[in-house]
Amino acid sequence: MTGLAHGGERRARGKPVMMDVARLAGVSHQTVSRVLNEHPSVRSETRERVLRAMEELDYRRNSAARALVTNRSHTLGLVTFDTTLVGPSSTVYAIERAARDAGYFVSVASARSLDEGSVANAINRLREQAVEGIITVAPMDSALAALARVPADIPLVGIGVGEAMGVPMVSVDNIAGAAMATKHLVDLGHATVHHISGPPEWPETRERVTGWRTTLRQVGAPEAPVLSGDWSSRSGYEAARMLASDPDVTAIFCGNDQMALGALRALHEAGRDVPTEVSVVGFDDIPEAAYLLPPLTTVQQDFAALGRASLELLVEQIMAGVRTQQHMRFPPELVVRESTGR
Amino acid sequence: MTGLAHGGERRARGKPVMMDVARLAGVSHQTVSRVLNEHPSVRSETRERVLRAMEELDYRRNSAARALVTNRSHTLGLVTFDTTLVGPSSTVYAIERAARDAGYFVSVASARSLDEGSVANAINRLREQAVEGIITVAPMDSALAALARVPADIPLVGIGVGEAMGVPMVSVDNIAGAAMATKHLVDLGHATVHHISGPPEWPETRERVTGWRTTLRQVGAPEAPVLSGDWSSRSGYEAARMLASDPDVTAIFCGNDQMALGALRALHEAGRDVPTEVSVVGFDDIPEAAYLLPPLTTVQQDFAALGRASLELLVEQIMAGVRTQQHMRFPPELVVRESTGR
DNA sequence: TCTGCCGGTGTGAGCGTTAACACTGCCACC
DNA sequence: GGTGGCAGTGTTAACGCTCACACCGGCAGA
Repeated sequence: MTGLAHGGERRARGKPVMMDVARLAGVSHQTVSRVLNEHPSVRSETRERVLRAMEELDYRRNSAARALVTNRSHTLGLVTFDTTLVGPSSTVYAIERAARDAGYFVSVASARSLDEGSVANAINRLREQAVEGIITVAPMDSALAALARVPADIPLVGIGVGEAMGVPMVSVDNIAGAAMATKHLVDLGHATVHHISGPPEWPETRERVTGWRTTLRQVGAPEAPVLSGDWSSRSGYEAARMLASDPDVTAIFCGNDQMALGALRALHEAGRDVPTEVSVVGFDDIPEAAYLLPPLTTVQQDFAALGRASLELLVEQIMAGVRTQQHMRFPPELVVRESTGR
Repeated sequence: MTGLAHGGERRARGKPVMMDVARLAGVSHQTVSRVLNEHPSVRSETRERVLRAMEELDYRRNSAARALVTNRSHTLGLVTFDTTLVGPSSTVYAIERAARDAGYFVSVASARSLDEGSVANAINRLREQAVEGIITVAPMDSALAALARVPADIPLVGIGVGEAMGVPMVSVDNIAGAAMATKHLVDLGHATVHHISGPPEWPETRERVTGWRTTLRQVGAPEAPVLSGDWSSRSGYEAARMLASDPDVTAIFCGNDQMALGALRALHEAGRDVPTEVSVVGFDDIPEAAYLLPPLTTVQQDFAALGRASLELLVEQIMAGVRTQQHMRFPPELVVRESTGR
């Protein structure tokens, strides 16, 4: 009696297994497996019968058993930091879609904070799940550091993580983007361009600073110190407020659109008109940029393309079984609207 | 010879298994399992030895084998639609963090389009992965329809999906929120309030319309037809452009902040000052809202709380083994800034 | 006619883990 | 001084699947 009750306990809600389907279709479990895996040598009549049986029982294969025996989880890991930001969230979205098309599931793990331990922890959680590869959408230095410690046998791609030792990477060409923005302002006749950057511990921030600074040097314009924010509108607002009182400030290049938005507000409060008195350029081209007051000139980056490319790079590595050394940089594009003028 | 080479083939990169750890620590694999699962009856000295061995081999448990035998995947599924929107993306973020704290992994599947099939497909992919429960962050009707078809033995929570037949749900109280916004405008002395809504196939849209309409009726104000957008700034801009030319329009309640942002621009272009001539209220309180020109009065909802609550509800169901009938509604809060006045 | 091969199918083993149960000392209790 | 129990450990059998191989009949080529 106990034996009976107990024997039935294990298999929870009597979920059908391959053997049940096989029995119903009058074949062996192996034939069911072949149908499931689209093996060619199954008579089409048999296949039909099996498919009908699967349908009838609402059978679905046990992915754990499959993973156990094939040693493949068909799952990719995504490390994110703050998906509230527009860039990362669009990128994640694109990755998920591409992964599904490539036949992979996507598991996400977010890093709690900026430090390396937190990123390493996220990576570990993913590894525990036996993901076949990892993409980090966490473009700060700590992520790169954590990535560098991951054993070489697990495929990896970092997005916007900066050039480094053996970690394949995908990003937009921030230097070129910042140069375009700066050049645009200089060409408009501004004596120099001020810069409100993102947090310095983001490689993208430093690259944009480099692009900005290099351009300024090329044209022999004076270089004001960089003010750095945290990507938020608030920080852009605060930084711009300091700049607004200085009549020499006539052009501001912001590290992203949110900060530019904050800057726009600060300038407005200070009574300095954009673009007649001060020009502002952002970075990213968020969907709202075209509807700000005034519409924001900005550097557009294609987050979806970034996501797709990173996935492609990852899948390539999984197939090849070797870690690529590849770096991919996408060219951004300047979108001129009405926040810049002379 | 062949036998030998072949025997080694299967286990890919010689990843250590429990038995390897056991051997190194001089115990049985079962003891290793006990250490891993924090079983109390292991001598601490033994535990130490095992832990050292695990460390030395960089052992990590095979989650597929574990899932196979325990019949638990420790994974939750997330169905998303467009994580580019601020609400969903913040919610997803909060869910992931809460899930991790509760000891679950998170797997995401996005619905490609608005139709039910697409959502059903995402749910199916998740079920194939044997997730223990599913949360949908896809607040449109099609999601509810797809959710309603999911067998009752799999725990479920829909976010913002509207009241319905046996699907546990979490959302903000949209009716109350819209009522607050409308009341605020009426109290300011506006004869009536116009509404630019989201897409009608989103329950939240209809609830907000209801809250707006009910309030108008309560005070006996005339009801203008609803203009509906698609949540984007562009759509808000276009809708508001139609309204801007009508001098009777003095107050606009927008279905979200992005559309309000677009409306602000349209009004500016039409030469109608906000707030002296026209008042505008948004919904969501995105981080940028406080930095718009003028700072936007809006209805704040706590997306993170929504995410946490949905997870809690889901875990509860998993533990209990029954689907709850619970609905949770969170009260929103009106944040008055400078886009409203008399 | 026999051999060989190939399409179509079944059989058995094994993936790495946990659960159940068995076993060994040792201590407490009557 | 037996009996019981319990902490600490080992042994064995699943879990549901895929892989390798065996098998069977038929058809082509010798």
